[in-house]
Formats: sequence, structure tokens, C-alpha cells
Amino acid sequence: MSDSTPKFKREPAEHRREALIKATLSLIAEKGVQAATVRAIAARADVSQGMIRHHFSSKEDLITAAYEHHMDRLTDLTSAFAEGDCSAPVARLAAFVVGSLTPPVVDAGSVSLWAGFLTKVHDDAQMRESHKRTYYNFRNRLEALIAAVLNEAGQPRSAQELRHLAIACNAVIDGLWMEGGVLPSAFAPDELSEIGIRSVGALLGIDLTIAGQQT
Amino acid sequence: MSDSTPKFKREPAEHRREALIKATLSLIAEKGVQAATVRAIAARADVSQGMIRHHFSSKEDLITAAYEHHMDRLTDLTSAFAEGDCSAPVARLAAFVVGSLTPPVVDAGSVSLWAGFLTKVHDDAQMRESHKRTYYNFRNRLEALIAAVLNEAGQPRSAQELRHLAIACNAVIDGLWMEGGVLPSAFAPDELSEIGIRSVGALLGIDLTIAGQQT
DNA sequence: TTCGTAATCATGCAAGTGTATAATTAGGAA
DNA sequence: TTCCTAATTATACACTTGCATGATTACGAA
Repeated sequence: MSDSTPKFKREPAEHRREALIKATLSLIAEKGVQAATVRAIAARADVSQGMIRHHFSSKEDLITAAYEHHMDRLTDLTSAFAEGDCSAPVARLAAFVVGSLTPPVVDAGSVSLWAGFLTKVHDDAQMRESHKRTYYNFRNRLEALIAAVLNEAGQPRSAQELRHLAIACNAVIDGLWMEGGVLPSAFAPDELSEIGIRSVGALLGIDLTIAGQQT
Repeated sequence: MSDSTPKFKREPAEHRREALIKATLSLIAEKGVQAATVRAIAARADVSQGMIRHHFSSKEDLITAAYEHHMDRLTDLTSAFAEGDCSAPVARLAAFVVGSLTPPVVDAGSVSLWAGFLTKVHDDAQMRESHKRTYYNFRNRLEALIAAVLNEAGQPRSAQELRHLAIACNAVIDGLWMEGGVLPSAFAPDELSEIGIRSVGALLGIDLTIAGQQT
């Protein structure tokens, strides 16, 4: 009995982990968290159920890993947006805001994915830690951009004022991002990023509209 | 066999519905959405499981009703906060903002309940309609307050500008509310409402801090 | 008082859940 | 080639889930 077709293929652990995470994310984005069962994930990744427990210590562990992957991808997307632009602080901040408020960052699947994870943040300690990490990561990048803009404008602020500004700007961006993802029909195209640019500018007392429009 | 102690009491349908909704909300607030099982809800409401299917067409129906109850309560709370105060537009807007960013509106359970529902907005039409309703309800109240403040200050705006300001202010408040509920430890007491007052003021170009501090 | 009926309860069921376990098997090392 | 090991699969188990069913029982109407 010469085996013509191998019944399965051995893959590097990293490939398998990645495939399982991708399957989890697409499943949650499409049908919500409750649809991300062990069997459904395994089926979508085209492997057996056992692989989940083999590559992750539990299903919760996989979900957490998927969350981190998703959030890191979001911050990477917006950061790349800001740094690909020119080096003027104002332009970089504007690009950061616009990047956060346009597709593919603003996306129905992304938001529902994020919301699904948010429910677990409440009672899962590991998840809460992960959320805290990504939140501070995003906010700190924003705070650095804000500090650069204000310094260049000759309006340096105290550490506490910077902190407050970063929290506020982060809040506007988050709020706009969320509603844009949940109720896309409620806003005209580019309306969100326009409001975002104008709002962050108003919060800082600096006009960002010129820098924002050139994109 | 004269029955000395009745084994149960007949209640008006409205009482039972309310009790089940309250039980559902408290359960979700404490232990998250996944803990709101038929059995757990019934136990907390001190009735048998059957009551849920008897008073609601399904468990999902109960959850939806609980969501609407919760969101209506939140908007009622903030509105009452604003209207209980004096009639000066600036003070009313400030009170509205502060009310949205302090307990009991800012609350871990509130946010996780809201997030749990957000996931359903994606594919459930009835839920999307419900979300749209509460979102516009809140934003329109905010827009009316903003218009009053700007008119009084002698700075009336166009309808589109008012719309944009309302969207932006709503976004800051939402963003702050959300993070305050999810990561309470990340903010000092009253820090959120302070940032909120200052931010909304900056967005409108009007100082609200005096009106906000008197509360 | 009697009685009907709708509210309430106790129990059971089928489907689905995450996890544990042992049998397979691919693929490199000897 | 042969063999060992770890990746992979297949299967089963204990438990939970929402829902259905039929038996009770409170309580107003007659």
C-alpha cells in the first residue's frame, strides 16, 4: 500500500498559529464572537479541532492572540500612514488622524471585531492587560505627535496638559472611528476624517486643515 | 390539606418583564454577557426558567429588551442631569457633559453591556435600528444644547456646522465614556469629566470650565 | 363556593460547548 | 532503508446551553 496522497502536511508552528488566528478573526468579523467555536475555527483553517489545543493553551488563549494581532494591525496601519508622509509634525499628525478615520481602518468588520473582544475585557484579566497595552500604545504615539506639533508651534505644554490632550484627541478619534464603522450610512465619505482633522485642530488650538487636505 | 403557604404568586406581566430585565442587566454588569444564561437570569429573578420563554419570545428578545431599557436609562440620566440644573445654556451643556462622564453613567457594566450589543448591530436589523435610534436621540439632544450655547454667545452656525460639531462632541464624550468604563484605573476621579468639559469647550470655542466646576 | 384558565413550575431533551485521550502518520535522523 | 518523535487526526466525555412539554396552582369570574 504505497501512500499516494499524504493525509495531512506538517507545517511550522508559526504557520499554524497564524492560520488559526486568521480563521478566528474572519469568523468573528463575519458572525460575531459567539460563532468562533473550536469546531468552526478549525474548519475554516482546514485543520482538526485538536490543533487549537496543540498550538494554544486554550481557546481563550487563541482569542487573546487574535485580539492582539488585530489591534496591532490597526495601529500599524495608522502609524505607517503617518510616517510615510513628509516629516513636518503638523502633516504627520494630520495623516495619523486621516489614516485612523478612513478605510481600511474604519471598517464594519474591524469595529464589530473590536466590540466582540471588548466584552471579554471586563472579566478576563489577560484580555484587560492586552487592551491596556494597545490602548496606551496608540495613545502614546498620538501624544508624541501632539507634542511635536505644539513644540514646533512654539506652544510647549506641561506633561499633564499633554496627557489630557492626548486622552481627548484619542477619544474623538475613537468615537468617530466607532460610529463610522457601526453606522457607515450616517456619514458622507471623507466626512469623518474632515471632522477628525478639524476637531483635533480645535483641541490643540492649531489649524490642521491645510495639512489634512493635501492627502 | 389547606395550603398555608402559596408556592408562587401571580404577578402582572409588566412586573415580571421588568424583573427579568433587571436580573439580566445586573448579571451582565457583574459577570459579562456570557454569564447571562436562561438559568442564571431566572435564578436571579427568583422565578423558574420557563418564565423567560413565557414573557419573551426568546432569550434574544429578552436581551434586546434589556439593551433598550439600559440605553434609554443612560440617556434619561444624562438628560435629567442637564435639565435639573439652571436654565443658562452654558450650564446645561456643561451639566450634560459631566453627567455623561461620571457614575452611574460611566460604569464598567454599562460599557460591557453596550459592547456586547454592538456586536449584534452588525448583522441584526432590529438591533441596528435600535442602535441608530438611541445614537441619534443622544446626538440630537447634544446638538440642541450646542445650538443654544452658540446662539447665546452670539455665534450662530449653519446647520451643517452644527451637525459636525454635534458629531465631534458626541465622539469625544463617547470615547471618554468608553475608556472610562473599560479602564477605570487609567484615570483619576473627575479627570474624565474635566477633560470632557475642556474638550467640548475647545471644540465650540467657548469656555465651559466655570460652568462645569460649580457642579 | 366552584371552576376554568392562564400563570408558573419541574423536568427532560437535543444540540453544541471546550477539553482530554489515544490512535495515526509525516518527515527527518541514524 | 528503518525508526523515532512530534505533529496531526479522530473520537469520546462531561458539561452547559436554549427550548419544549406536561403537570401544577393561584386567583378572578360565575
